[in-house]
Amino acid sequence: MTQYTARLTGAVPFNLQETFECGQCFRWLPGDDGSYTGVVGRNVITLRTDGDDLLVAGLDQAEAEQRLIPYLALDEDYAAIQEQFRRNTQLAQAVDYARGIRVLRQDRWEALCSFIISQNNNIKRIRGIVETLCNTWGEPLPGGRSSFPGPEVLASLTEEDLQPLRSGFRAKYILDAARKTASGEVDLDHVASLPTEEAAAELCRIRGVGIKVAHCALLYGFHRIECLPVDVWMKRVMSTMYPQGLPEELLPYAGIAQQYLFHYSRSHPELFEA
DNA sequence: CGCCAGGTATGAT
DNA sequence: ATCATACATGGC
Repeated sequence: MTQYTARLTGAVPFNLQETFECGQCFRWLPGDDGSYTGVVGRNVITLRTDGDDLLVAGLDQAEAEQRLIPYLALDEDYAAIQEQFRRNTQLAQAVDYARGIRVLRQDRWEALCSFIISQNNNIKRIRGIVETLCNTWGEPLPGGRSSFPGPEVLASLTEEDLQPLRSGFRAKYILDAARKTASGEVDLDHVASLPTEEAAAELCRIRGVGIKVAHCALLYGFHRIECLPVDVWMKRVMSTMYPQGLPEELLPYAGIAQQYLFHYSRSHPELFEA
């Protein structure tokens, strides 16, 4: 029986399933009662909806507010963002399909590393590889979960060491990212201070990080909500819905628009045929 | 079995 | 600059 120890009030709009299963994160698992359990830093956290509130297990009230309000983007004005999005007919459909999506503020390194693994891969297998990565090199946490291993831990490994991960050609990319990040050759704090375009260029110095992975890392790990990752699904969306590109007034929130569109297109593949 | 997956690096036009 | 292809592995 889960003991909920904190409550976040007024989490609207917010939906756990839509937020955790829309493809932005890979480590939140559904319970049998509508709850979700995941790892934030060194904490195993369970969340459950109670009306307009979120019940939190794994943190006390002060920690929950301090850590989860930013993590869950509860400080972002989604009412205003959605109101803007609804003025666009195409986007309105996607928003109405999953009104409870929020783009999370994840850990920078975790987002970068996870989306390196994501390239030319399917989400089911990404989840498996990330979980194995954590269980093998992260620190054990309650409930059989593990922390996401820091770059300094992975930096000392070899491709051979990573073989059990079954990450294929991405292994060398993971190691290059770990080494450059751990050494400060690519300094994520510095990246965070750069203008978006320069930040992306800096991340692209890592082997296996191209513009799409860089934009994912920036959007999900640095909360640069103007970043628009374009993968195979978004290519279909853009060509069928926005052949002229996203309307200019949406560009400041392109990353969030992308999240609704990405989720909608994956759920309605027939609408976006080649 | 064959095609595809939240792409990128590399080498050829 | 733009375009094709290889890349590891496994889901479906």
